[in-house]
Amino acid sequence: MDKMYKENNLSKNQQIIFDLINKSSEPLKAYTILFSVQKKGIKAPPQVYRALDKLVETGKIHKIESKNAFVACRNSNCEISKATAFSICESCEMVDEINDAKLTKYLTSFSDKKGTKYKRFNLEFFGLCKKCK
Amino acid sequence: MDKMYKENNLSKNQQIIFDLINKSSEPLKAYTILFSVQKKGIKAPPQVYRALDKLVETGKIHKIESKNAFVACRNSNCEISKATAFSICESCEMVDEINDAKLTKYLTSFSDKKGTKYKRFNLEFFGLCKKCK
DNA sequence: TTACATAATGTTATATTATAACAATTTAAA
DNA sequence: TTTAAATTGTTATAATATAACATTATGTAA
Ligand SMILES: [Zn+2]
Ligand SMILES: [Zn+2]
Ligand SMILES: [Zn+2]
Ligand SMILES: [Zn+2]
Repeated sequence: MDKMYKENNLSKNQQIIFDLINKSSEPLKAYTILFSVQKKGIKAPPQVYRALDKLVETGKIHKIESKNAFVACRNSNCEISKATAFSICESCEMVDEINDAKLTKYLTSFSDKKGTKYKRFNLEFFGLCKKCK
Repeated sequence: MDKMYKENNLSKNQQIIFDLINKSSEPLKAYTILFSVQKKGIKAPPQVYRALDKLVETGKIHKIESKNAFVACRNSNCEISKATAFSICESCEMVDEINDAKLTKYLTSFSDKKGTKYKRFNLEFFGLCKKCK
């Protein structure tokens, strides 16, 4: 069988699903993805969820927890999704990844009252985007 | 019919479900709650989800988005769940609400590169709790 | 090359989380 | 007391996610 899809580090299904999410201007849900890629031979939920899991693990995409939806990483710094922040419009579906060095530094070095530090965080801001204001 | 449950501002189902979550040392999932309150006459998912929605709306509980589970608010300041932060242990199921005035202030006043401010945020830190370290 | 281990895929079934829709009852308050 | 709003009860179903197992592809090292 052919195996020409491995010039980069993504497998066939991973690449198909990443391309779809990466082109999208909105967060995509797993079943929306599933319906979109059925013509490409990806027919069942586990195929989608496995690719999503791997892409999240490697930091190519992020899950927007409050929406159960996925966006491509727009931040070259967060390869492993250790420090993520998003702005989410409560009116339209828009989500933007926030890439703010000061914010990241502040939260990465944050320690709580017991002095505990954390190895990962996810921050979601909610409000109205420029268009919706 | 009796109506003696309304000394405070919670309805009967809301109070039953709040009490359960409030007593719990762990975040509770909706269907765990459902099974626990069936003896009290709450028999169907919508009854649970409606109570949860209301309790979240009024800030009595918070949803831990990464777990689809609910905890009682331990922070007298966040009546309406506008500014929430949690520490989540990746080993046991422990979740603590973080009540740090400086952090809250920093994030509440945060504005992104376009100068946009947000009216709400939710922050989840992940790491190992004291016990698991 | 061959053998082995690891990763990825395909497939069916099922588990888990959440909401729609509608009827009835309770509560607040005009 | 009558009206509106909130809450409850109920059945069905939608949406999200994983278990389990068989197969194929890929990378590595003898
Ligand atoms: Zn990113
Ligand atoms: Zn918007
Ligand atoms: Zn709180
Ligand atoms: Zn722990």
